[in-house]
Amino acid sequence: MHEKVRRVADSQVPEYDFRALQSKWAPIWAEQRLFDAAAASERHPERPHKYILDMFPYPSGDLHMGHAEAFCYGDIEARYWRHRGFNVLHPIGWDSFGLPAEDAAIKRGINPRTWTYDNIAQQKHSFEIYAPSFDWSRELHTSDPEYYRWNQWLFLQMYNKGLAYRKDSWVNWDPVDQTVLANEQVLADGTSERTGAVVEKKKLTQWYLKITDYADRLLDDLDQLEGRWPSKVLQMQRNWIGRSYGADIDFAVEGREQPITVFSTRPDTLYGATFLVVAPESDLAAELVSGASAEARMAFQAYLEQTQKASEIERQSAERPKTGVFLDRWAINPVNGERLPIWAADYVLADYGHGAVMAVPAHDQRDLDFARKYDLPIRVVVASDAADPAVSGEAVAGDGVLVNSGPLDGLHKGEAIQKIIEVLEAKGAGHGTKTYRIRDWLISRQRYWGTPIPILHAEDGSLVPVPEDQLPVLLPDTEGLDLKPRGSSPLGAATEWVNTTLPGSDAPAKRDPDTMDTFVDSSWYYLRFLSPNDASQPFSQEQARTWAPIDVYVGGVEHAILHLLYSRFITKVLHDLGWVDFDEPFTSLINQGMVLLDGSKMSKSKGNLVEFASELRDHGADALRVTLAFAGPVEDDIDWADVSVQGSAKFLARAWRVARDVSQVETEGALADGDLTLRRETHRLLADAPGLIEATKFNVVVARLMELVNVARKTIDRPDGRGAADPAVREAAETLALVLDLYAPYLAAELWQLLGHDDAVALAVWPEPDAALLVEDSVTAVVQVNGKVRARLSVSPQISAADLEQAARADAHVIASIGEATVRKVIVREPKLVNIVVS
RNA sequence: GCCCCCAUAGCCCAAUCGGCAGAGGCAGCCGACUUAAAAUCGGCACAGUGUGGGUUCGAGUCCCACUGGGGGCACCA
Repeated sequence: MHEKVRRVADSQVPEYDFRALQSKWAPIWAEQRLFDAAAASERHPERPHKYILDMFPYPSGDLHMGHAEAFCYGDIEARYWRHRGFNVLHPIGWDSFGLPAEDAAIKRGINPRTWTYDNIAQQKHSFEIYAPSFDWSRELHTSDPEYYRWNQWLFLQMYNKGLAYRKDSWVNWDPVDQTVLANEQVLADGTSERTGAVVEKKKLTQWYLKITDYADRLLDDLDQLEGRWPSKVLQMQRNWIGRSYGADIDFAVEGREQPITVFSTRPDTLYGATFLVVAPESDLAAELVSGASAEARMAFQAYLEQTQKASEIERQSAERPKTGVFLDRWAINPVNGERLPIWAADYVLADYGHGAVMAVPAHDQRDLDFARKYDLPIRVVVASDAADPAVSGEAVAGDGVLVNSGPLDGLHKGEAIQKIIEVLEAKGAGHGTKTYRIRDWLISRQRYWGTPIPILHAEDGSLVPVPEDQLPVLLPDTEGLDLKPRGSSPLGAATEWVNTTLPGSDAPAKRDPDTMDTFVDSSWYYLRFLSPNDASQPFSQEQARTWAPIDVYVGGVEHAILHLLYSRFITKVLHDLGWVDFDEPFTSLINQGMVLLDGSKMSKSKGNLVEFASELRDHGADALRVTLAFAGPVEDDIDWADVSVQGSAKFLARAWRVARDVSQVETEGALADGDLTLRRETHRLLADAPGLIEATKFNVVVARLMELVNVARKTIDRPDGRGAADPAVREAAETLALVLDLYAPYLAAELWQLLGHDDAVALAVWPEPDAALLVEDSVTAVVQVNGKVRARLSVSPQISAADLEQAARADAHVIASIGEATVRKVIVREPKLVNIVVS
């Protein structure tokens, strides 16, 4: 009879239903605007501030699982810091300029703006369900004139400082997108990061930002990010900047006024130099050979053509046999006056160092390969036990004592380098210096959907910046424009737009037809979030002092040397311009791993796709977020085949039932009389979770939540207890709601309400754990004999070392283990361990 | 070639300062409920930490070498 009544009662209470919760809470949240940072700051100006940011999405289609993961982690941080009593800024916007929009527009004959903003609407809708705790009042679009006018402003500040400039150079050309690319956008195999096409080299005049001026600071300041950024990213940036120390050495050239300067990391081997090599496509090579014999000129011309036919990929292969031509010119070694032949060879790169090297074949493998092929002299100047390089074909690159080197004889590498630099400086023939792998950032693009470069070209060819009060230079309408890429900017064809006059005069001028790399847009967007509607300046410096720099930045490792390097650079520029008082934008960085399926990257063409939209529809935001957070360490890849969204949903349902059970009874008695085991569990979670979250061990906190639910369930079901009426169960349920808010905001809100709260759980304050509940009554002490566990004693956590040792030695098992042996040493680590060393 | 990271149950993963290898989950097995199944609930089992050395009273944790996997840079003078 009793059984029957209960079953009827149960069936009247709805089961956990994520769809019902989502449709109940989403509109409430939209109304409440709980996460408005300005409002929070006004309510509690005394509170400390945290700026939590996810890399803003590029709106190509809907959100995908990678977004789901990153935004899950970012939201855990944002929600966590709010609970910890911080005012949190957690904005969202759209990286809405870029080539995919243009390509889609060309394919479908629609405006790139239409395509982009349709996608934004779709992603926004997904976000509304996924429910990250964004401050939507700060939403921005980089493709809005009110945003990109400040790109143009930034460009002009840099132009005025000489940090934005034009030069004619060999550039990376993407034959598919028909535009130039930055070095950072070319992959190690010589293909385009975006299109996968083999990148070509073209000589073009383009706009650059002078990131090389900041190379030292960009490299050295990485040290302050140690431990806060993934070490992988730090290493990648260090490699990319690639600083080498060495010396510039001037070689006089016969029949030429100017010397040739070469850079060498081994100036100590200068006495071993037997020839010079210049890059064939360099201006220097062309100039040198123009003063040579007709024969040499013809040979060089043929070689140059042959070189240029070789693709960049072929050229970069170290395996390739060395080739080159003698230029019929001679240089003079500044320290011993020797005549050195000058060659051109394509193993020397035009755009690294000075595009010329001194060849020391005995001590550099590349030079040795070349010397052996063309029968050039090889002279050993560093003594070693190794075989003669001329015979073995193996260059001897290491440290050693210098020989055949005049004043350097007998010195080691380090001393010799110092000495030779002194010698060169005294002669005015060189100096110690450093050089970098990183090149200036090529920012002009021959495409439509980006920020116009605010420069006018006067008829005489001079460059005139657009006055700041005339910004923004608006993109012309696409009406009548053919956006198809053909190697020059489509803006150039917008006649009315291109043709203008110089400021304050009738003199005709043409607008620069190129647009900026979209990485310019994203290099400072985090600052625009501070005052997104400010029409008078790029961002509020006052707001920057309150919120910036970013405390936690979340995004994919694919930006390790693109966005993250550019953004660091621009931040330093803004620092130098007096706009911000910090010079690193991202205090800490979380790189989420990838979401894989069956061990490989998901892709539509491979048919191994987990769709964000369908996961969201089938399992809901909470279960999806719990699954992503629980899958493992944040930086590890998640294989969707290894996780269980159903498992997460099961956990959420168990959590819900605990709160439901509490809500159906009156809580009885004082909290202090509540079930002690459960209370300890609750307070341990409150005590441990902050450290775990701050160490980004989000998965461990989920495990702890599961444990709390399990213990709460057991407490309710225990036949000798008060069931759900036990105040410890209510306490556990409330704690559950609070901590679950980091992972499952819908369920957390529902639990909080079920437990009788009218306020928002998202703004609830993290309670202090009760210290008395964190200490155990007794702990298990392990007694080892020679490292092997022989006994376990239950002792007080406050036990003294002497008491513990005494108890250990009194134990029968321990006495038996020691037997006749002599006790050599006793290690006591009260209250948990005793190790008795016997012989 | 140079540099970096990782390796713990069948699987995903935990393990403050070096101190009992196991928190959590997936899959599995047994049981309860059910006419049955699903769901739910209860329970069970499973590794000695990639290999070999070293330091230490004691090593998953520190050091060295190796193997396997992942990543970065690379004709950068």
